[in-house]
Amino acid sequence: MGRSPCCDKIGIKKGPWTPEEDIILVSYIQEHGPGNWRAVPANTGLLRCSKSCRLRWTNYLRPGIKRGNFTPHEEGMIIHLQALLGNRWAAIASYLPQRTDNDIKNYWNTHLKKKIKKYQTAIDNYMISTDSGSTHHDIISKGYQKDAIRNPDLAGSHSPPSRFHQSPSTYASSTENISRLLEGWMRSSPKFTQDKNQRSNIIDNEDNESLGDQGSYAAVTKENLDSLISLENFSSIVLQGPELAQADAETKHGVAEGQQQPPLFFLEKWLLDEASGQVDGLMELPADCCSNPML
DNA sequence: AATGGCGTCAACCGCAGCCCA
DNA sequence: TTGGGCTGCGGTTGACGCCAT
Repeated sequence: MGRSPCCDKIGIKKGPWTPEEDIILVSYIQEHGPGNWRAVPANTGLLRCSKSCRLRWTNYLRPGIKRGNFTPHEEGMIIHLQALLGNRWAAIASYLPQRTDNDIKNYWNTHLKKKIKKYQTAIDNYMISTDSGSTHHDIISKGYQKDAIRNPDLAGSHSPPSRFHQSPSTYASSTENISRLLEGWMRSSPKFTQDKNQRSNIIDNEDNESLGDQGSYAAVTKENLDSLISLENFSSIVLQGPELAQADAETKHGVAEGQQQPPLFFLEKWLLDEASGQVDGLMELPADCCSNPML
């Protein structure tokens, strides 16, 4: 539609907010509630545009915002969700209610992107240095078996590491939320518009308030979702991109016979171990791989 | 002590979509 | 149906602080 910027007016202040401005804005919102941002500058006398007021509130002043370091669990969630949803920071932020989309976006751009790049470099080195012929399933399975020694929760299962299980209730609810978010994403892909029969296995999303005005996401089956959310598909998404990962999900078992995949459990462990200062979980990596400063 | 490079993050910009007259 | 107003979102910028030289 092409509108002129809202902040072009003469006399509109830009740049960092002062504490005085913050107080004025917070006081006004405490009295009138957030919303109707157009009226905020007019009613408060703030020399800011409505957009600037809204951003200041949503990204900084809003109650319940958690600031400071991201926990390993938050990092894992962001990586996982970014792989699933792409750069839809608002959607990702809906799973981390204490973090703003701006925060997550900044953290991704300044920390996680580099981490993943370094991780992939390490994996490349690893793949070059080994001709074991192990499939990615083999490697991940070995990783789980090894994990099981240290974490009995994993024993006897071929399931994602404990981080994905440590808060079952929250993760389960996230799974359902993701299903709704994913539908909009997948609907754009012809592959996912074909099977109308799966509508019978639809997740009811009528009572979901958390999406705000993300739009109404029609359903995706739990089966598809479980497939998409599995760690194996996570690896496909991270390393191949969402399109291939979707293809993986559709073929149920993801990786084709003989197609060698990097060991994703390394990433899992690395994310967890780095924060706690433990690196012993990477002992299976060859020396040249472990010589990477990030590993 | 000065300064240049780099990383971080708050804030801005511009586009897209929704709502309503 | 159309177009203007408003809000949400993602990409980008720029100020600031830290660190190495």
